[in-house]
Amino acid sequence: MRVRFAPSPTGSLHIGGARTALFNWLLARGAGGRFVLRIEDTDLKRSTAENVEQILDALRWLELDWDEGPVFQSSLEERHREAVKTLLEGGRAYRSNATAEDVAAFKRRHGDDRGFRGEDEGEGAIRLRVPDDGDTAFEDLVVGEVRSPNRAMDDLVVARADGTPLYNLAVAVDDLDLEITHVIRGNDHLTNTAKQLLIIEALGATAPRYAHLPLLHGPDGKKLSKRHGAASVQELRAAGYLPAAVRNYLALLGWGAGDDETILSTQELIRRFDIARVQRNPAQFDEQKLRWMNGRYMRELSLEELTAALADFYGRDDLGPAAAISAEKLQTLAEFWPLCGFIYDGPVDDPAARERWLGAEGREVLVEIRDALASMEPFDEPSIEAALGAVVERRGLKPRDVYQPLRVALAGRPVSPGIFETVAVLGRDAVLARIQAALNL
RNA sequence: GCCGCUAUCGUCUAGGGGACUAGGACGCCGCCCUCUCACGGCGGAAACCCGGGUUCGAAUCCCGGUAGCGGUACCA
Repeated sequence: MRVRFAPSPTGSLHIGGARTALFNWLLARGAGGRFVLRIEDTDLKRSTAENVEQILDALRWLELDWDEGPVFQSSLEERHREAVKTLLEGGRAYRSNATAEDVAAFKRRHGDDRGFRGEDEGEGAIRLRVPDDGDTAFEDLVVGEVRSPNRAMDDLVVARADGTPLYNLAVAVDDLDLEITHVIRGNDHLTNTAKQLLIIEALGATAPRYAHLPLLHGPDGKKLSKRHGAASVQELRAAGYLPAAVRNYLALLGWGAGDDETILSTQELIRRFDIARVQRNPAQFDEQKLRWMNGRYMRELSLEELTAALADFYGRDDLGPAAAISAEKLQTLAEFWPLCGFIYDGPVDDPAARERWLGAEGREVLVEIRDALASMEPFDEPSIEAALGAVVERRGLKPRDVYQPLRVALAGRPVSPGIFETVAVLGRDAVLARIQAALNL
């Protein structure tokens, strides 16, 4: 088995594209086949080195390794020219100067459901001769039988007047050349398949199997785009998601394992993925569920792994202590700093929190806490908890009325990791200094 | 317009003629846990697009309608 993923080199790897890549990869890995990368760049303008590198980088981040490529369509141009020659010589294609207007006029004469049929003019663009009778049909691995009448299809242009190939010809020839056995792509290519089948048939070759994945939509049912938040793999990465969680979530978008399992490791995904079970209707990308799933994966990370992920995300390697006390509160890597940044940067500025917790009573409590923590030994979590608990009891207050003023003094805001852990991580000097600073406000 | 694809809770889905008072997950609501926020636990509301057929029996099969999406380039 040889499958190929063929992204357009537009610079960003769209989430829908990432899912297509994932399904190709799962299929290849599950069957011990080859995963080939081909860059669709018939329109040479877009395939800049930077754009291609960004796509490859997104794939690397997702840990979808490829066995061959990237192969550039343009590098196969000689083969495309040969194919055009074969078509012309075999009488399966002809040269025509017919314009879009000519095509429209033809339809006015023969009816809207009649495809354009031209004459050989010996010059102009190269058009494939589409048969008038019969259907072009194929058994799609996802959709099932797809059948379309030949008479409704225009004689399609396969190469420009200057001989350069067009997409449908390039794809058909490349898939043949690379000996691709399974083409898995988005449903937006479904109607291209009949054209490619016609080209392959005219070339006398055998077509690969096809599987068309349902498209991905945003929360409003419209095509997924920037305005829905993250729309590309790069944005997912920047939003602090874990590759394994993204793979798990994407795999379940349009495919179900068939039972009630939701959290599936990549090994499980490979083992159980079945292209025939892929959903036929389009799915909406729901970032809330991804966040939940990412949280599950975050909590399964060891402290070492989490610290490494944070180091990679924030570019600093001193985050371990804060990671240790905040791990179960994080859904994404990006949530770490808003929650724990105060440990490194000092208390944040939150007037409402000061107003609420650092009034006269709060300050009295802080003084008592300061005195209790000042001389306590050792300065560790159990003794901190005991010391603070004693303050609660002595003053006859609810725990929160003691802990929240302290929290606001240390973090500046009413939300932080557990208070005992936070005090321990900050250390005595920093805690006493922050309490004093809060009292001096 | 024409050609094609699709249709189960708000969302992702299970369902392959009787096991369906339609199951799970996210989200939402309530309760519990609790130093905040989370995590976790328990409970709840929430769906078969509409109309015909086939059948003893339809979410499931067929047809029609409607809706959504895609394609309809000398773009990819």
